[in-house]
Amino acid sequence: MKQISTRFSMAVHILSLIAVNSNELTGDFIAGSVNTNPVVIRRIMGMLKKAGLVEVRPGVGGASLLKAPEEITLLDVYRAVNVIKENQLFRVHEEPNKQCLVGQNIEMVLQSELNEVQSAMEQRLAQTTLSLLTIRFK
Amino acid sequence: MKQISTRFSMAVHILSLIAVNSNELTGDFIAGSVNTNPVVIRRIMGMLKKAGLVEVRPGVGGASLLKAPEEITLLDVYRAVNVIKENQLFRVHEEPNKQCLVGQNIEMVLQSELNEVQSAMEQRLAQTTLSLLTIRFK
DNA sequence: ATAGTTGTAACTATAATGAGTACAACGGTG
DNA sequence: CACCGTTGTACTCATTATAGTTACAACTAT
Repeated sequence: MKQISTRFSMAVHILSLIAVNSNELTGDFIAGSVNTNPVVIRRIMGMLKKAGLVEVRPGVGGASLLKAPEEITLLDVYRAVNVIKENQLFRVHEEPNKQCLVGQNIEMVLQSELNEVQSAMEQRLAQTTLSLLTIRFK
Repeated sequence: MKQISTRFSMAVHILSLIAVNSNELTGDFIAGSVNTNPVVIRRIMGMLKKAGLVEVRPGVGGASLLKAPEEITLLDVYRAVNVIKENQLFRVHEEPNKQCLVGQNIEMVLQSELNEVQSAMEQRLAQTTLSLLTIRFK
């Protein structure tokens, strides 16, 4: 059973840390909280940076959000860490037999349906913001 | 980028074949339409059988649906082939540092949110029946 | 200059997948 | 009953993404 990569949950963790604490966060400290290797954190930070969600001070350390926590949704994070590309959550088997009525049609019909399924999921992701999460920490 | 297994799309293909054609379908014929190895088909058929969706005649070959195509949803198929278990679409990183406010809370807060996301997706899957798919074959 | 960072490249172990071979068990048909 | 085509499984294998790791260059304040 394949699951969606922990890159996503780690990214949310990282952003929550930055949102909650002030900016004096080094990669090593974050790695300590997430409980993984600092390089894993740097890789994810790189993706978040490329997506325009965070800003990192190289050399000296420290990161800050480039958007308000109210404006960062789980969908933004999910897209940033490249978990799943557009319309590719489901993988459809390739090259069904075109000689066959079903083989001929299944690809397009099923794919269009699965796009809607993925879209339903992503819409739900878009409803949750970073601040909605961190507000629940106690 | 990990995607959901093609077992699922193959299973939908198999069920569509059974729904559209009458019952004289051998595993080898299905394998020809799906364009894969017959053993892959037999494995998936085994899962569909265990889920109570199809009936297979061992020895002689041939399979039939145990429910009407109007009553088989994509969610049924998805569950049958064990693509993703309940609340496990997303994998959350384990053992965050409990010393830290974020590490302490992230697991539960994020998981409950992700359960809702997965649920949104599954509800959409449940809306599409096998007959809604096959009716679009032309 | 130095120390403590970030940014990457390269390598590894692990796990799920999809394909494949082999063979036992089954069930009509001649 | 003997045969043949089928299903049911147990193994094996190559491929792929992941998460972790080591190593080191580049950067920045002191």
